[in-house]
Amino acid sequence: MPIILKSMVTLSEENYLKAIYHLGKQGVNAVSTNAIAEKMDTKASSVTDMIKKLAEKNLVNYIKYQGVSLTKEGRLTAASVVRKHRLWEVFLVEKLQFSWDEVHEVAEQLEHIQSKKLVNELDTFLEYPTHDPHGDPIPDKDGNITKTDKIILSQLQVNQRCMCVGVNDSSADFLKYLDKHHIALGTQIQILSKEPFDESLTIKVDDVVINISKVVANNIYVKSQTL
Amino acid sequence: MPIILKSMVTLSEENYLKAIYHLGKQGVNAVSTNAIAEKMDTKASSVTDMIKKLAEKNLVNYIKYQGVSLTKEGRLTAASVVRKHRLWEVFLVEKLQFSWDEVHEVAEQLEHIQSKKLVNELDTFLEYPTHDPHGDPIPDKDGNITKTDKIILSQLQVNQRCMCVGVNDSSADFLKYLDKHHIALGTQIQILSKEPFDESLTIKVDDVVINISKVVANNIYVKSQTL
DNA sequence: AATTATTTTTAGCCTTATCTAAAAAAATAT
DNA sequence: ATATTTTTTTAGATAAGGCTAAAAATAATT
Repeated sequence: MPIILKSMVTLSEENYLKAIYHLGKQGVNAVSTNAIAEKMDTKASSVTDMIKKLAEKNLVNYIKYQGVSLTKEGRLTAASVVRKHRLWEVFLVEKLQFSWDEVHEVAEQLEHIQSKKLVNELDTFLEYPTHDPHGDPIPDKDGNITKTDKIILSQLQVNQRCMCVGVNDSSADFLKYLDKHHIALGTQIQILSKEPFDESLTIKVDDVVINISKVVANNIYVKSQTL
Repeated sequence: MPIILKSMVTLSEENYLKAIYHLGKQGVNAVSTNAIAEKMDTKASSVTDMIKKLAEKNLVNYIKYQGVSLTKEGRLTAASVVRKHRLWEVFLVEKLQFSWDEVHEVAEQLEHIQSKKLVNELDTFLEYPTHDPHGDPIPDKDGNITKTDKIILSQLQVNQRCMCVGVNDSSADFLKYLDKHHIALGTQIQILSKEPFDESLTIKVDDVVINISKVVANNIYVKSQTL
């Protein structure tokens, strides 16, 4: 029986796998070199180099000029990194006094800590959370996520009620905007009217009426309360 | 007024500073290249290269062929890494279910996470611990440690009573040995006799009489109970 | 004091991950 | 169908951190 050594994955490789994982979840079959380069804020030539290395390690399927997709092993590795990232985000918000716009940068570092026991114990300590502070699902040990049926706020009809369950943009600027208007996970929102010209929405948040742009409405995930 | 940019210190540089910090605490003025190489499990030539870089950044004082010592800035950087290492060790033992022989490896990774807020909040969350699970002192924000008067168990006289307050060797093997004999921080120990031939000790630990070698006795720190 | 041994430094090479510039392939437009 | 644009890959360079082997400096011995 051959000894299978789980090949070492470097920090940089983990980041590439994570980028491909996120880009691939948009229902795309193969992810393009340029898309990865843009996401990673690097050059296409660097991406090609790394892709070759990942293909060599059987973490991605790669055909020249045709983009990449994750192998089963690559997907599991990426999911493990995402799992750690989101668990740490929960830790930072729930146990330390971080707000949801402060966690990303630190979680980007913590997600690379290697220790199975650490992840398992952290999961237990946090009482097995299923979602991170932005409403994103936390993959389980096998990389599976229970996807919830969330829709984009801008797709709701006038007069519908809903609850905020996530955000599509987790940038600090956007999250601070939401804080300013008292929109958080669990907040009740009602669509009062939609402006035909710019598709901005007038909504009611906790009895306060505010106006939000289409861009904002496109980045808030909600669960419809009435159908 | 000039803007002072706190120069970036890489992970590798942090590890070298930490090694010099620990080696320098033995009352030695300058730390030798070979000593660093041995501690870091690397070659002397690599150490020389790194030392030059650290000297360039004003983190160490370096005179060719005469070893290195930390500058004020270098010592503060090293102390900050040690502070993080020991705080994380407390976290792992107190909050997650790690035992004291399991924390080192993970803390070696966690000590490099960069976030002032994280360290401060962790410190608060842990209720400002002063010592790590091995009894080593945790430097404060300014790198200061309150040194306690501990002595090595082997230096006690026969019949003296004492309390275990730390260990000199934090290897997993040694810590497991202590676990096996129910010696932990706070454990009461009484010296019953000392064998002249090999300087082994017969001691009483919680009403159990055991024999420990000189090597073991040299690696247990205690606080004398009677004088 | 001169020789030997040890320590430290230098010089040159390797790997990883990045870059720029140029070449090749694929996609798009005329 | 050919020409043009865009995307992707290749080739060659660079910086960080490490190595080996050789040279230089210091320490130890006779």
